[in-house]
Amino acid sequence: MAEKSSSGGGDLPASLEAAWGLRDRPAKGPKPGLSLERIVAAAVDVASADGLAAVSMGRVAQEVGASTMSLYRYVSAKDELYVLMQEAAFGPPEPLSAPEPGAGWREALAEWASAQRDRLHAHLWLLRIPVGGPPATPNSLAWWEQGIQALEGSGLAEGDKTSVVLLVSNFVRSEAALMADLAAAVVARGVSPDEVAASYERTLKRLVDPARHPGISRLLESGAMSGPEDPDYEFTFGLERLLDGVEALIRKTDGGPRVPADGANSG
Amino acid sequence: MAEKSSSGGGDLPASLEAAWGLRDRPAKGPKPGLSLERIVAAAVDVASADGLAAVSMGRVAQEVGASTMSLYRYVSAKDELYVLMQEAAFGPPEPLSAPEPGAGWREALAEWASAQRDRLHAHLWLLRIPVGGPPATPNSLAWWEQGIQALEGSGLAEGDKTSVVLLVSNFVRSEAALMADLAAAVVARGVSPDEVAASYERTLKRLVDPARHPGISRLLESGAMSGPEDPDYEFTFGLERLLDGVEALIRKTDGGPRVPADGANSG
DNA sequence: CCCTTCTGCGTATGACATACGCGTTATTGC
DNA sequence: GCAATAACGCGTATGTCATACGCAGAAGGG
Repeated sequence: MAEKSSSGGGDLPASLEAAWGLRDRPAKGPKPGLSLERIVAAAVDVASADGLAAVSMGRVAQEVGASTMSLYRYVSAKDELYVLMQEAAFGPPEPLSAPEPGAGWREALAEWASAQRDRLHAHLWLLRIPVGGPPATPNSLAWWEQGIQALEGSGLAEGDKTSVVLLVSNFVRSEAALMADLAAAVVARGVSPDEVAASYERTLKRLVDPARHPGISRLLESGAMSGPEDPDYEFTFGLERLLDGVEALIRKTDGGPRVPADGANSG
Repeated sequence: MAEKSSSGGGDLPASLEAAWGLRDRPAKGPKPGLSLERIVAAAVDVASADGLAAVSMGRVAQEVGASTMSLYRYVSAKDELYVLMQEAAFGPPEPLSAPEPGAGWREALAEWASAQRDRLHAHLWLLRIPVGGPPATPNSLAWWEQGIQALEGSGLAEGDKTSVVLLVSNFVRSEAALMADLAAAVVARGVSPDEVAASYERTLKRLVDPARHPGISRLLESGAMSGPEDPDYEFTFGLERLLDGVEALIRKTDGGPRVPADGANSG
């Protein structure tokens, strides 16, 4: 596992080096016929068209008009390609609309969450990429930063801001992953989303034992699953709960004395 | 994709049929030399020892003392094995300790979340298994049911109970996945967790531009990342926020008139 | 002008999931 | 009892994939 240190100082993981564009473009050999950008763009196209599973080194190479192995002159391993794809498809955040300090944190955070969700929905395959540790790519940092900005003036401690950002970000990913799975089921079965939902309800009705599962039975009988579900419902619901929870924390923090604000062991 | 309908009525997906034990054990041919249970147990052992990636049909077969292809007499595809592994490793929920109706929903839900988290931590590879649609296996339903039970008497609508359960469950998974990635990084680099954290902080300090990332810079300067992090911190923090959010919803619901909870889900 | 360094890429390796079919074994209908 | 039948275990084959290795040609640097 030798690290190629280039222009920077220490030893960044190879994929990070690539993501930050710190790669030494050596001036010695033949001119590269390809570029990282072209390769990543091709990979993103393949993923968008046929899903992440269709992204093989061979397929990407073909798409870009080169041989499989030539890609390895630009990318050290497939994982690195994944990181770059993620970075490219997610992109940098738009500037937040309302930077009012102190008051609008709730709207700002909601907007931030929605924007993140939009990116994920535009590229559902993003959710299939295994997460490789904490954020360290340019766009990841930019989104992180923007999340912290949204909480500026909320009175939260620095660490809590990041914890909140992490919490919301994870929520958005979870919800999007759920929708992605549902969408995958729809594609796989080749029927309409309503059909899939109805089929699921039917399956549940068969499997659920009213004695063993009174709660789920009540849910099924309540008809809450039968109506045409708003695809945004769970997102909106969850986000509101989350924001309410954050609001409670903020109230606790700047209302009371300067205490670590956990509440976990408050009794 | 022909479904093998067996004892039930309709057409369950093959993996579900297996998970519910509805497979017709035909009385015709030679006695099976293996059993689903043995195979799944072996697969779980492999995953626990060497990670999910080490679970190949060949490896499992070897572990169980049979040939690769013989496994396909018990399992229709690897995905089905995954479902069964999940089911086996996650297991059924313990009975909740305090079934006081109406009051103790917060403690009950917290206990439920912690129990779920414990299972995931005991088998971190569970988080690497791609989720295959909404829950429909016996243990999934049992956990779901228990989550609903925890909210019994909270006054929430049936649909909202499930939404809350989903929200909390997703949170637990997200947080556990984060820890799993961290643990994987620790194993991969062969150093201590503190070392990994310190290394991450160093990397961040190199990449973060104080002008472009004032919030993250402030975080780094605040030293919030330097201390020995309690591995439960993010879990406890997030769970408290979530529960506060649910509490707000409950107050809104049973305090006011019987209205759909808030302005978010007007559709 | 040659030597170093980088290029694209053909070939090879080793996993892996899984389709197919064969010989074998136990049960069932007669 | 006895064949017909249906499951069994499993060897073999196929196709896909990531990627190690090494070669031949190109482009600057001395």
